[in-house]
Amino acid sequence: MRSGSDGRQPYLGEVLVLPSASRMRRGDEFADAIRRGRRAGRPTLVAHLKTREIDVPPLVGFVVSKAVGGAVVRNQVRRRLRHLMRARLEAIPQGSLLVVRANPPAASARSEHLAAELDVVLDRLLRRRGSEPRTLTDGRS
RNA sequence: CGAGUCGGCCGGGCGGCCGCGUCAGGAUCUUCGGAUCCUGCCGAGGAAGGUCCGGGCUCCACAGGGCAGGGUGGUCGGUAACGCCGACCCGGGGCGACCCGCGGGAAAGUGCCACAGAAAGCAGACCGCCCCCUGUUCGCAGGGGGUAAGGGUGAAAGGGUGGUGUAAGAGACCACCAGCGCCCACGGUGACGUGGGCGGCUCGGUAAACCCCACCCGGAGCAAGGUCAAGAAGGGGUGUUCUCCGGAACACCCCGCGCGCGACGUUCGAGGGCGGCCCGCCCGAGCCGCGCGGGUAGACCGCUUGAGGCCGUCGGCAACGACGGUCCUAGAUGGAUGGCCGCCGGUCAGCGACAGCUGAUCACAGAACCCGGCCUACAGGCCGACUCGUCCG
RNA sequence: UCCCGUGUAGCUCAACCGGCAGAGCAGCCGGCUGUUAACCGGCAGGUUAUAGGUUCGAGUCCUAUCGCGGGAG
Repeated sequence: MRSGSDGRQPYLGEVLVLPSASRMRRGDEFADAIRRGRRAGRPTLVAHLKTREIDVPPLVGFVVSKAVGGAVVRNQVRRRLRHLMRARLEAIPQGSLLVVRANPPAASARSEHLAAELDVVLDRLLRRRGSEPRTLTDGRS
């Protein structure tokens, strides 16, 4: 019901897109984005982006593993990332799948630091998209 | 004022902007399933945690008997129940308020008690002590017997002290004490306590070793389970009966993944069910076993009103119960309960003129079916009762 | 949600029925060699995960806690 993103409602991306509409929910979408999407990383987080040629709102998902910390810390990191992503949602192209994975240093990072690293990562992914889909082995392994 | 014991409670507050989830109302769109937007209410904890116990709830099972298995362990109460809680008893600790205790049985049986020691569970006798006999170089040696007071070992050596007694000794005998068993009286619901009498003189420890006794215990778990969709692990049709009209029971019929291997069987029974095993009972003709391949895992209900919270009165030492009033207070599902900022409040550091200023920081920790407990983590703070010591009145 | 296993020297593991905690590798010292490796001799290294308890005595038995690993749906 809520995942009825059949493109039936033509989405007019003018104002804020609610996170509920662009929330990634299915396991295959996560697997698709992580396995087949492009990747860019920083010490605190890693992002995977997979673009699709469908006219639906972009889907964003977060992965915070148990190595980051306890339940309280993981919730805090995920909520911060979600709020940060909300402001940057307009930059994501239609139909793409984005997964943001948090690394253990994200537990002790401040929000500004997380925001800066998220900007770097998104900028790297989106700029590369404009160019050529050549084999991309991003700098660090 | 100082030191301490016990119990209860809180665990940041206020405001602004922007968001998220459930529900309610409204608007727009709609392929009538729903989607989007606006407004409003509510939106993590004392431990939500560990998963150590006990229940509710759901499904499966339940003629009965026996044997295994697990748990609990002073008594009496409380409770839906408990391994929890309360009061009391016994033992131990503290000057005291108080605290701690897996606290049944070792004369039902079996096992074990290393090293040391003569001997570790039958009582016995290494060094000793004493008596008798023989020999004697008169120091003693050998043999037979009596002892357990003394020495030494050990965690533990078969009551302790004193006396009588004796060849030396010994509960052999006596007094007191400790301990055991039995009986009686009184108090107590009871564990038990107090007092008296009798007995033999004394009986090791270990049951968190096997075990015995008493009492208790079906299995799984909300990913339970149900409805719909889908589906090749089951589904459909017809008839009869019942019906709360949702459906249910019974009988009959039809269809029921592919390939390979194997076993048994069709009134002499394969196979299955009854928590495990046995007896026993029941169902019973292909719903058997193994391997490889193939298929599926979506939505909704369950889902939050409950052994519920608060206040008062009464009963009870208390745990708790009865009655009356009042309140409704999270329901997510890649998982909402948040992000940023201002003021105040703690804590720490620095400067200080002891008003204050500046900076840093905010304990443990996040519901997932729901309750009652236990245990564990926790910055800081508040309240009450009581004990001991000092000083003053 | 439910259920198992495990924790011993720096590492990998032993230790019977409760009775003095041990082996291999690694480490250090010495020897051998022109030097290193190998080899030979020796040495040190432990709160038996933590805290209580039972016992004369606990790595072992009991209870609780903590950590790690694994399994089922």
